[in-house]
Amino acid sequence: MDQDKLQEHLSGFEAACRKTGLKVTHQRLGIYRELAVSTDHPSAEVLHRRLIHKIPMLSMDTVYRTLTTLSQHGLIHKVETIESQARFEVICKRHHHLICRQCREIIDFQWPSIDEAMLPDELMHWGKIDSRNVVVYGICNNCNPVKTICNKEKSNDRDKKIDQ
Amino acid sequence: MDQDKLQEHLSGFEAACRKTGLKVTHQRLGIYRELAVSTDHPSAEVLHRRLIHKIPMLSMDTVYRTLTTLSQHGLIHKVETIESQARFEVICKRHHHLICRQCREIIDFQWPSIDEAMLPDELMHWGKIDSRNVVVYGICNNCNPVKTICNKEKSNDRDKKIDQ
DNA sequence: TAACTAACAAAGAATAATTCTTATCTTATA
DNA sequence: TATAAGATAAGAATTATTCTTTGTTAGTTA
Repeated sequence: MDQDKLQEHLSGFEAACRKTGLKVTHQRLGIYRELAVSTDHPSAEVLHRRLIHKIPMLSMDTVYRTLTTLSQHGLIHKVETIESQARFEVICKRHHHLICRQCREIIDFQWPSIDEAMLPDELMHWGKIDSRNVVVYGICNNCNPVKTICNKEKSNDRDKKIDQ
Repeated sequence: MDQDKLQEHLSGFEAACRKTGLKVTHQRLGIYRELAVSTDHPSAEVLHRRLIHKIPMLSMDTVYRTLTTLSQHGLIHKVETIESQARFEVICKRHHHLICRQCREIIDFQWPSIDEAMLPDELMHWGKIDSRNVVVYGICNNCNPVKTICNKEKSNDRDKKIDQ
C-alpha cells in the first residue's frame, strides 16, 4: 500500500471512528496503520510484535480488544481459516483468500465473476447476507516444489510463525 | 442422512481407515457416525456431549485426538470460520457454508456453478489446490426477523459494512 | 487364537489464544 | 480546561486444545 493510499485509509479510519463514537487513540491508530501496511494477514500476536518497539507499553489485550472492536464495527476483517489463531486484514478492495496448508501463508486474489454471480436461490430467504468469500486451500510451490525440473530440497517451514 | 447413506458412509469410513492403517475403534466409529448424522457442524465439545451417554468413558481428549487424526487423513473436514472453537463435518457432497453471525448456525448449500468455474489464472502457478469453499456470512431471519413492510430502525449498522 | 501394538482412559499438567478485572489514564466535549 | 465516557496496562482468569504418564483395551496380523 503506497503512502497516499495509506493516508487516505487512515483519514477514512479516523472519520469512521468519530462517526461511530470510537475514540481515536494512539494505540488504535497504530494498530490500524500496521494492519494497513501488512499484506500477510497478521495475527494479534504478530501485530503486537511488530508494534511493540513503536508503542512500547502496548499490551496484547489492547491489540485483541482493538481488533475485536474494529472488526465489530466493520473497519477490519477477521479472515476465515481453519486455524486456531485469528488473522486480520484491513478492508480494501474485494478479494478472496488462497491459503497454504503447510506454511499458512495467506494471499489475496480477485475473482470478480464470483463477486457478481447471483447466489443460489435457496439463500434468498435465509436472512441478510453481508459477505461472501472464497477460501482456497492447497500446498504452495515453496512448500511442495514441483518435481518436474529440479526440485530443490524443500524448506521445512512447517511451523514457520509468520513473523515480522 | 438416511440409513442407507449412513451405512454406506460407515463402510467407506472403515475401508478408508484400514487402507491408511488406522484402527477402527469403537470410539472412532462412534465419533464418525455422530458427525455423519449431524447436520450442524458440531464442535469437539458438542460431539462429546452427544456421545457421552453412548460411550460413557469417552474423554474429550479422545474426541480431539480423533477429530485431528481423521481430519489429517482427509476423512472429515474442519470448517472455515471466524470462530475460535473448531467445527467439523463429514465429507459428503460438495457444498458451501452460510453462517449466521449471531446464532452461529452453519448451513450447507450447493453452488455448482462455482464448483465448476475456472479459478483465476493467477492461481495456476501457486501450487497444488485441493479445496475451494465459499463462506457466506450474514444474519439469519431467526436472529433478525424481517419486519416485512418498512422499519429499519433495527439493523444496528455497527456491524454491517462489508457489502453484499 | 495369540501376540503385537496402536489406541484409549484417567488425571493432571501444560500450552496457546483470548478475555476479564481493576485501577489508572486519555480523548472528545462542554 | 474540566470532566465524563471510554480506553489502556498489567496481570489474573478463562477457554480450547494438546501433552504426559501409566495402565488397560481391543484391532490386526501371523
